[in-house]
Amino acid sequence: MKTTLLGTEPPVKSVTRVALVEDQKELCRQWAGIIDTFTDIECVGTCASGEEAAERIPQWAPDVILMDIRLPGMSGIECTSRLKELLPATPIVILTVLDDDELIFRALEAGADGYLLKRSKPVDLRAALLDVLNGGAPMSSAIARRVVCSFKKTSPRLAHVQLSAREAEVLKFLSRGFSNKEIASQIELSVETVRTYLKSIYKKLHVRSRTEAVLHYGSSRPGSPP
Amino acid sequence: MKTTLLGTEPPVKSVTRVALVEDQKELCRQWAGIIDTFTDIECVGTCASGEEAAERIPQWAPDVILMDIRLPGMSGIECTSRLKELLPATPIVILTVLDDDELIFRALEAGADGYLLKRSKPVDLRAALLDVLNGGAPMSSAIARRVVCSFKKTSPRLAHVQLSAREAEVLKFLSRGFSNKEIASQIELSVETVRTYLKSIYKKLHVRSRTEAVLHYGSSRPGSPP
DNA sequence: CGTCATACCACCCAAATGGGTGAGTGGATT
DNA sequence: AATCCACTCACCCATTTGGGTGGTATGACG
Repeated sequence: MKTTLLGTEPPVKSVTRVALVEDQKELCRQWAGIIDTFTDIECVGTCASGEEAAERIPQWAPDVILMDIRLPGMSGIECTSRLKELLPATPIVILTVLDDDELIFRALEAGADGYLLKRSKPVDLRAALLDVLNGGAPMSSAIARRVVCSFKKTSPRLAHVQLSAREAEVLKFLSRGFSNKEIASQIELSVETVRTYLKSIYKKLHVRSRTEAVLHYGSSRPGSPP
Repeated sequence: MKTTLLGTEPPVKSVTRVALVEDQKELCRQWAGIIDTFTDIECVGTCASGEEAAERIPQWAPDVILMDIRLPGMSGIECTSRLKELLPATPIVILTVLDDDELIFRALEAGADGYLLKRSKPVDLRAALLDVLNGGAPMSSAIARRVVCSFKKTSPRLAHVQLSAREAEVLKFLSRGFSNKEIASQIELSVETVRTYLKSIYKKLHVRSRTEAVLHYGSSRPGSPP
C-alpha cells in the first residue's frame, strides 16, 4: 500500500477521500472528526439522508463511502444499492450499532463491501478503510462470524443424506431451474426416470416440492446462472 | 510442551492448544515452530492426513484446529466436515495457498470458521487464532472479498424490476418453498389471487416457473427454514 | 372525467408435478 | 445362489402449476 515513488514527483494520490452518510448530527461530527484525525484520510463531505447521498455523493467522487444503515426515509441498504449503480467501483462500508442478520445480508446483497459495528475503535476504522481500498472486505468479527455461519446452514442435512450419483446429478439440474423435461434431455434419460429420481430425492431430503429441494439442498453457490 | 503448572496458583486456561493438519512434513514443522513461538499458544500435535486427524484429534481436544485444505486421500474439506461432527464447538481454521472460490465455499459449508492464506504473517496467524476463539471468523482480505461478493450476484436484476408490494410479498413466501395454497393462507388471500400475482411476477422477471423465480430473485439468505 | 395502476377474485384448459406401484437389468455382496 | 442396490422405464391418478381471459373496486394522476 506504500507505492511511494519518492523523489521529485507529485505525491498526488496520498489522501483517501471519504464520504459519510449519517443522519444524527452529533454522531456525524464525531465520525468526521475521527476520520480527519488520520493524516492520510479525510472526510470530504457528509449527508444526513439517503436521498441527499444519492444526489451529492456522485459529484464528490470519494474513494470510500461510510454508510449508516439506519436512516430516515431511504434506508442505508436502498441507498447503497443506488450508489452502487452510480459508482460501481467505489467501495461502501456499512456502519451499524447492531448486528442484525437480516440487515447484514440485505446490505451485502445491495453491494456493500464492508460491515463495521459503530463501536469499532478508530484504529480499526482506519484499518478497515485502507483494507477496503486494497480489495478487502473489512468486517467486525461478530459480523464475519454471521456471514460465515450463513454458509454452514444448508450443509449439515446434505452431509447426512447420501444421494446416488444420478440423484445428485438430477438435483444439480433441478437447482438450476430446469423442468423435468429439460433435465431428461440434458442427461439423456426418460422423463419418467427423472421423475423416479425426483421422488427418491424428495424422500431422502424430506421435502415435497422441487422448490423446497432447491432451497434446502441446492448447490446454489458454485452453480452459475446461464 | 508448555503445560507448566507452576507454583501454587491455577493459571489453567491461559494457553491455547492448537492441532495442526498438514501433509508436508517440512511445512508442518515450520508452522508448529511458528505457533510455539507465541507464549500463549502451543501446538499439541500434528497430523499428516485427514484420516489420521479424524481419529487422533478428538482425543487431543484442542482449542483450535488448523487445517490444510490440500491433503492426500481425504480432503481438508471432508476432514473438516467429520471433525465438526465430533467436535462441533472446536473452531477450524483453513490454511491454503490459493484462494480458489470453489474451495472456499465448500470449506465454509463444511463448517470451517476461518480461512487463511498460507502466506499470512505469523502475527496475523496469532491474531486469527485468538479471533476465532473469541467468536470471530478470521479471513484473509482476499478471501473476505470473495465471500462478500458471493452475496452480490443475485441482486442486480432485482434492482431493475419494480414489483408491487403484494407481488414482493408473494415472492417472499415463494422463496421459502411454500405452495400457492400455503401462501394464500399465510397472507389471507384467495389461491386464485396468489396465482394472479405469480403470473405477473413471472412476466416481470422473465421466468416460467417458481423454481426459476426463487433461484434468480429469491431473498434466499435471510429466510430461515421452518 | 377518463385513464391507469394496483389489488382482488373467478373460470377454463393444458401441461407439469407429486405420489404410488410394478418391473427389468446389471453389478456387488454375501 | 440369493440378495441387495443403483439404474432404467412405464402406467395410473389427483393435484398443482402455468397461461389465458375476464371481471370489480380503489385510488392516483392528468
